[in-house]
Amino acid sequence: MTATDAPTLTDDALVAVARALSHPARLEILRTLAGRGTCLCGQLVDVLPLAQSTVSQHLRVLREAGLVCRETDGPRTCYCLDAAAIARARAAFDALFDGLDAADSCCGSV
Amino acid sequence: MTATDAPTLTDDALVAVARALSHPARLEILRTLAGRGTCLCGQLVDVLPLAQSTVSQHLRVLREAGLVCRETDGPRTCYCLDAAAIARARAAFDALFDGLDAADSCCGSV
DNA sequence: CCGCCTTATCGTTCATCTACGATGGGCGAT
DNA sequence: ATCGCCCATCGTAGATGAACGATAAGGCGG
Repeated sequence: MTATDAPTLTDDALVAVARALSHPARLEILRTLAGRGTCLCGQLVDVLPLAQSTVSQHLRVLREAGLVCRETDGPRTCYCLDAAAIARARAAFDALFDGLDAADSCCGSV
Repeated sequence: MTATDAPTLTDDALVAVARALSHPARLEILRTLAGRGTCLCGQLVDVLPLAQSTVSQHLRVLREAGLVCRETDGPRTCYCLDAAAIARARAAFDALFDGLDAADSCCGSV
């Protein structure tokens, strides 16, 4: 986390991350990874009520969004969160919400 | 406003918000609303390279996610951000990322 | 009253997502 | 060498999303 890492993601990247977060199974995968620090694909399949191929596909989405990374460990694959990417994502959402907060809404919405 | 409003959104709501944020046009709409405070549908159509019906549909998605609200003003419709909902959404994302930060990843990811 | 302007909705088309089973490839064990 | 395990990918089917044009509803001005 040096000063060089971009404080905010590009818009496309933000959209990709938001999309990756927009499925309950993927949230569950992220939380499980956070809880265990690292997971084999099979463990995630065990936790989720989904077929192995479906879990693998969700993992691919998360990987392509940059939120998780995998590490081949012999015949198995170890997945884990990408802490730096997650920090960047959080910063990007924060920046987005900061920008949105700047306005005062017309509708009370208490 | 009572003690009943959850500080964090339910998981379904979080997914819905993430989904609403996962399209560039909808981000643009939110930012435009933030910049102007309030917008007629036509103004948004003017800003975006999309047909009126498409913009209206994006507005519907944002409305159903609870991020914006509309106010009928005679023959036109005024849209604006729902500041409270946005604050809730930000809190929910923050909580999510807090949970994810708890772990240390296996992959360096520098 | 009639037409105009503004917006929402309908219906359609094409693309993408989600889920599954089945197949294939890599590695360890027998 | 062969078998078995673990995982990724392929192919498919059904559902949803994104975009458009066309249409309808609602109120203002002439």
